[in-house]
Amino acid sequence: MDMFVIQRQNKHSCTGDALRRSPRKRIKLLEDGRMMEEEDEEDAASAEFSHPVPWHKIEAEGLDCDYALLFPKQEADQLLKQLEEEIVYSTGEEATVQLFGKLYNIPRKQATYGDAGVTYTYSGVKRSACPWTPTLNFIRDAVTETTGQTFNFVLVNRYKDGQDHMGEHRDDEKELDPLCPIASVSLGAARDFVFRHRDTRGKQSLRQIEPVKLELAHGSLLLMNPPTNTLWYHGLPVRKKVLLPRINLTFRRIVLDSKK
DNA sequence: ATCATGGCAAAATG
DNA sequence: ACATTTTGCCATGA
Repeated sequence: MDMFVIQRQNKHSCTGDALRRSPRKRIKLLEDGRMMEEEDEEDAASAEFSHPVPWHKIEAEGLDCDYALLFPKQEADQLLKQLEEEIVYSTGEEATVQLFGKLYNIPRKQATYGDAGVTYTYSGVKRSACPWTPTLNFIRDAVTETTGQTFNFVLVNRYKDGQDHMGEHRDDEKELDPLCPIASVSLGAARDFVFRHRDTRGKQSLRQIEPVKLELAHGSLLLMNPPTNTLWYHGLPVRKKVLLPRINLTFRRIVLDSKK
């Protein structure tokens, strides 16, 4: 049985000054189903002294991640429910991949949202992102407030159960800002998540570096800091015992292509 | 022994 | 020029 070890953040070296306290806000659900944010009274007064997010630092050779619970369960439940109503996933050709001459359905559902004018390339086709939905916008703001990073794009992956998965890969598209961390928000069923160093893959790997495995919880935020994303692959393996859906949001910064 | 899981190979595309 | 993508098959282990 594999161990899923996460080191406790050293409180004296709070990762960074980039990382901030948890947004002390609550989601208020209006009668008509809309949401609004509500500041915690105590926040303004004791901002400097409020509890920092209990970040966990995850480190290995060339790997640098920060993990924290961003949303408490009740909020996370609410956000998941809203996303299940809002998100429109790709269908048809956009939901398939061709390899070895055959067409396969991608073993998950995908959608992309972002700022107006942001385009991304997926399997050779340039597309523009859908405009932010209220819930995505809310979550993006929460991530920005907590990390100090801004994002103009999000890839939504929905795994209907433990059969849905994603093979090991890197998010190293050229259009991504290589200096910007990728922020991964998880909602729904907890899933195992595996990092593997690029030099340990394949037949006779030149190096022996242990994979880094963790479980991504409901309401969690995983920050993948450079150069993690170039040196390490990550994947979401099949877990047949998982029966409930998970939605993952990976917030990125896409470099606006200079207009021609 | 059954089942879940991990590792690997299959080639067309950009 | 070279990395990528998923399924399926097989070995391993609980």
